[in-house]
Amino acid sequence: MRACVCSRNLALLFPMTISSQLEAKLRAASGHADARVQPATDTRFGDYQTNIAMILAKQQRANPRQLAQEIIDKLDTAEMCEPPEIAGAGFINFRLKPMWLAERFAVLAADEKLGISAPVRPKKYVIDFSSPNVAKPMHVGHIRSTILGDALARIAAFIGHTVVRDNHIGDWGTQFGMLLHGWKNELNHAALEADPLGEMERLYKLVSARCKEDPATLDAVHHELVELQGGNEENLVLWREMQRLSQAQFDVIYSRLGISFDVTLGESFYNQWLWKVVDELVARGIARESEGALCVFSDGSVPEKEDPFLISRDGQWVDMPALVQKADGAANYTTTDLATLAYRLREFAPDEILYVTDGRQQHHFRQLFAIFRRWHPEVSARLAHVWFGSILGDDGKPFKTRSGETIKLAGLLDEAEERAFAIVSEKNPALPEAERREIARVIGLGAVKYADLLPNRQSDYVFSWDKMLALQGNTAPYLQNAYVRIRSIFRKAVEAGINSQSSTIILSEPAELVLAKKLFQFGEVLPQVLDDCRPNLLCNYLYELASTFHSFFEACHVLKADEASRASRLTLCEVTARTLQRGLGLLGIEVPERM
RNA sequence: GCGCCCGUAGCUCAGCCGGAUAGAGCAGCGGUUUUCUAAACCGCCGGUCGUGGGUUCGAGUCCCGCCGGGCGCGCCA
Repeated sequence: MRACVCSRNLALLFPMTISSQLEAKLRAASGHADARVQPATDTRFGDYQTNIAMILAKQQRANPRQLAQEIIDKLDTAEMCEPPEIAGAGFINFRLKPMWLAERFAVLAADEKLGISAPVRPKKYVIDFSSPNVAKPMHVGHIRSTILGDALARIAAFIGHTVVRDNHIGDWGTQFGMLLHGWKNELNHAALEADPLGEMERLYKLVSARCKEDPATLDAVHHELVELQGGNEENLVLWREMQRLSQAQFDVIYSRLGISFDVTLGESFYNQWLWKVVDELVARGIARESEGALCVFSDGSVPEKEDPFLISRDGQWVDMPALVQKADGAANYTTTDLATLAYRLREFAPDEILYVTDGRQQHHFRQLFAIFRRWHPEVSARLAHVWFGSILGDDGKPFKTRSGETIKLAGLLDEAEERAFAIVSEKNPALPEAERREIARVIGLGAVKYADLLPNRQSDYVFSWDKMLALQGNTAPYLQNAYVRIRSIFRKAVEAGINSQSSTIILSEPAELVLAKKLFQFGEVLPQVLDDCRPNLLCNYLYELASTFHSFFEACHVLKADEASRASRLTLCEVTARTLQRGLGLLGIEVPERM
C-alpha cells in the first residue's frame, strides 16, 4: 500500500505525459491555447514536433521560421530537451535528453496506471453493444459490436470514467409470431435439448419459408403475434422459455469471451413506456398522422442536405419521415429506442451514450437522435453512433459459409482454438496437453479479437484465419510472444537467483532509449483511443511496442549484462510486460506465460 | 435518382482537426542462433495515393466534376 501512496505522490509531481508537458510549455511560450505537440513523424527529426509556428504564421501573415525562432527563445525546455530545432517550413523539433528520460522513467515504473492521469472531469458512459436476438444464435454479425463495445468500455473505465455496459436484447418483434407457430406445431424436443438456439433457428426458417407460399400459415403466424402482444398466457410462457434458453447460450459465449454487462434488458422491457412516448410526441406536435401511421417529419431546422427527414428524388427534396407508430397501431424500433434512451437518461444520468452497431443503421440513429433532441431539448448528454463496417469473406462478399449460411460465433471460436492448438502443438510439443489447450484458448480468442479491432472500425475487412493466427506480422500472437519472452527472462532470472530491479535507469544503448520512449507513449495514445472510439490506434501502438521490444531483446542481453545495466534492463522489461498485458487486457485479450 | 462509405505497393491494410522524402504486414530476395522462447531480429525489392480540375507556402487528407465498388432509402430491427 505504501508503494501505491508513493506512486500517487510522484504522479502528482509529474502529472502529465511528455507531449502534454511540452504542450504546456509551448502554450506559455506562444500564447496560443491549442498548441499541439505530436510524436515526430521521423526519428531523425527528434522525438516530438509541433507545427504551431506555421499555423500562427498563416494567421498573422508572418514568416513561420522567424516566428518559430521567437517561440523557441521563450521556451523553457532546457531541463527535458536538447535545444529545440527549426526545420523545414517552420517545424519545431524536440529531442529529449536521455538523462531526463531515465530519471522520469522511475516515475512511470512506479505508476500502476502506466502514465494515465485521471481525467479532469470524469464522465459517465452508457455503452450499448452486442445486442443479440432471442432465438437466434450469435453469429459473425455480432462479433464486432461485442468486441468493440467491450474494448471501449474497458478503456473508458481504465482512464477513470464510469461505465454502464448495456446489452439491449432483441426479444420482441414480428419474428415471435413465426417462432410461436413453429414451436407449437413443429418442435423437435430432442433437438431443442441438444441445441436450443439451433432448433429455434430451424423453426424460424421453416415457418418463414412457409409463410411466403402459404397465406394460411401467414395468418396463423400473425394470430400468434397478436395473442402474444395481447398478453396470452400460453404464448407468454413459451416466449419466456425462448428468452431463458437464449440467454443461457449467450452467457456461454460471453463467458468464453470474458465479457460482462451491467445491464441486460430486452426491448420488451421498454414496452411499458411506448404509448407515453407516442403520446408526448403527438402532443408536442413532433409526430403526426400520415398514411395511417404516426410519423416525425422535418422541422426545417437544418439545411436540406443534412436533414435526416428529407431525401432527394429526381431533384426534389421529399419527406423521409421516421415512423413511431405503424398503421396497425404497433410501435416499432424507433419508438423502443426513444423509450430506451429516456430510460437510460433517467436511470443513469450519463454524459455520453455510445451505440455500437453496424454502419447500415446510420440513418436510423441520425433520425433517432434528431427526434430525441426535439422531444427533450434540455438534455445535454452526447449521443454517438459508433458504427463499423462489415466482415467479408475472401471473395469480398459478406462472410458466409460455403453453403451460404451465416457463420455462428460459437463455431468460429471453436475453430480459432483448434487452429491455435495445432500451431502450439507443432511449436512446443513437449508441453502437457492441458497447458497447450489453455495456451491455444488464449491465443485463438486473442487472434479473433485482435483481427477485429485492428482495422479502422469503419472499414469493411476480409476475414482470414491464416492472417490472424500468423506468427509474424501485426497479430495477437506476435504481441503475446513479446510478453512471453519477457516472462521467460524473469523465470531464468529467478533460477539464477537474480531479482534486482532498479529505479536507476540506464539508457545508454540506442535500443534501450527507443524502448523507454515508446513506453512513455502509452499514456498519450489511450485518451485518443477513447475520444475517437478507435481501438485500432491502441493495436498499432502495442504492435510498435512489441516490435521495439523484440529489437531491444536482440540488441541488449538482459541477464548477461553487468549488474547495474541488468537491473535497469529488468525494469525496462517489467514495464514493457505490464504495458503489453494492460494494453491487450484493455482490448479484452489475455496473455499466456509461455507459448 | 438521392444519401453515407470506400478506391493508397502484387495481396491485406494504416495514414482522422492539411505539414517534412506516403508507412506497415504478407508475398518475393538476401543475411543472423554454442548466449534470456528463431512464434524473433537485420537488410533489399516494391506506390503517377481511381481520375480531372480547384483552394493553399504546402493536398493521400479540404472543395467540385467524372469513373468504379459496397451499403441505405415509409410501416423489418
